[in-house]
Amino acid sequence: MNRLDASLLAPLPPFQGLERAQIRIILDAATSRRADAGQAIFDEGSAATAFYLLLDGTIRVVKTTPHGDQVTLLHIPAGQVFGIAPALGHTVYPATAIAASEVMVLCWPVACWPGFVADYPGFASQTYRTIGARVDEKITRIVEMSTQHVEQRIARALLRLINQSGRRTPEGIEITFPITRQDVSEMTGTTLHTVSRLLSAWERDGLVASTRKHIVISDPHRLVQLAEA
Amino acid sequence: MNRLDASLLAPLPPFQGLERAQIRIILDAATSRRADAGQAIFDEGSAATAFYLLLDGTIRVVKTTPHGDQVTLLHIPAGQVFGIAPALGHTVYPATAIAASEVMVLCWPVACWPGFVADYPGFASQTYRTIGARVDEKITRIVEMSTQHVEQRIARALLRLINQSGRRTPEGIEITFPITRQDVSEMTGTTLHTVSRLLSAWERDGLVASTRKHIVISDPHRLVQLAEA
DNA sequence: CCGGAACATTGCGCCAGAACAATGTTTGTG
DNA sequence: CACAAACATTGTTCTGGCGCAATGTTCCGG
Repeated sequence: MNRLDASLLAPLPPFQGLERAQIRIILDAATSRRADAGQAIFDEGSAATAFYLLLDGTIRVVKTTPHGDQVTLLHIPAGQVFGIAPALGHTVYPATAIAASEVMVLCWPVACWPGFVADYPGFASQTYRTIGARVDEKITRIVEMSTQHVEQRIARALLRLINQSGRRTPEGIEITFPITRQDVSEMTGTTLHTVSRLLSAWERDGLVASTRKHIVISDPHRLVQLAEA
Repeated sequence: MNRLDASLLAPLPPFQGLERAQIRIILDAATSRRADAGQAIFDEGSAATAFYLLLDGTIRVVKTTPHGDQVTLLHIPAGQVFGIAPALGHTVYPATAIAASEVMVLCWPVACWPGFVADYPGFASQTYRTIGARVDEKITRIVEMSTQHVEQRIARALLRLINQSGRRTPEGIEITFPITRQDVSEMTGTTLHTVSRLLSAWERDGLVASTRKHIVISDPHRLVQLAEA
């Protein structure tokens, strides 16, 4: 295992304000792991034996129904913790974490959790803040699905993605990881057909530009208007 | 303010295993409050200055969209904490808590939170366990809305209600608080019309029996089958 | 450079469930 | 007890978006 640099962790909210030595200890307790796009980091229903930090790439959190339908619950951008089921009293992961792009993660055994919470002020509060943000997002999802039409839901899903993992380019704001129509449909509770039709229409209107597994929002402002209609 | 009995708190998960004296201190820090059905305990967007425990009755947590649509996020049965926004780093309540029936609540200023977490082992872990259960429920909601038809969603919503706040009667399992068709529609992202039609049909088939603001599940087993279809 | 797999587009028919609308029933209040 | 407000039922119409199906496009491995 290669030695990790302390500067990786120091700027991240859960570890801010910690001594160099403390970060060293945290890093030494961690295992690092690389994964290709499509690989699972952990699976729904398996014992929650570890918690994770995403160093690079994007994670997609997915749940599969008994009938085989997949639903995407959220996307996690680099720098955030994930798989923190133990923090909420879970003994198994409630969903599957899949690498949406090539990723690099750090991983600690759950046994480390109580110590982190006790020894590092801010670790617990920042982690629970992250959970709070994710709860908010789930609430938003529920409200949107209850009250809005697919067009608005898809628009909002894209806007959420570029807010979280968007990169400014001359052509607009691009989504920084590979994403298919199918993926978007699993995020919005629709079908890939409907997503494809809508993206085509938006492309004709100059709102977005997309190629295979790649979406750029050319006109975020008009997309916001659409989302609010 | 009337003196509260320590035996109210002692059996509840967050306060289990505490000394009589500790519970006394906790109770003395609390304010108690009664509210009639329909009254709000706290409002979405207002400063999160307190957290609550529901002693008796049922709380409905709802969110209202800018366009005026209401969505019910969850129901809270007696014995559970709620309004625990501070635990997730929120400074305002993300939703409104409304008394679904006549309720009795205890209420502590947020300033008490850090002390409770520090002084009473199990308080934090049990509270986060509750949050975990609610997150699970939200995840379930999202998955259901993405993959299932209204009939199944409404069936599941009713089953969830009787699991959480059901009372066995000779006629079946009844929902222990007043609930309208409109309420059910706000829980499932449909319209009261659709709910009314479905309940009528189920009543004809002997699955449920309902009167104004009151629903009894006569045949839970068949309702489960319906939910899984 | 070829062939297959993965991803994307587009047309068409259909139906679940929303929207609209009218009417009935229960309950609480003065 | 009468009246209004809240809650519920039921019929009819209409449409968003899903299911199905066929075809096109891009990518990768051999």
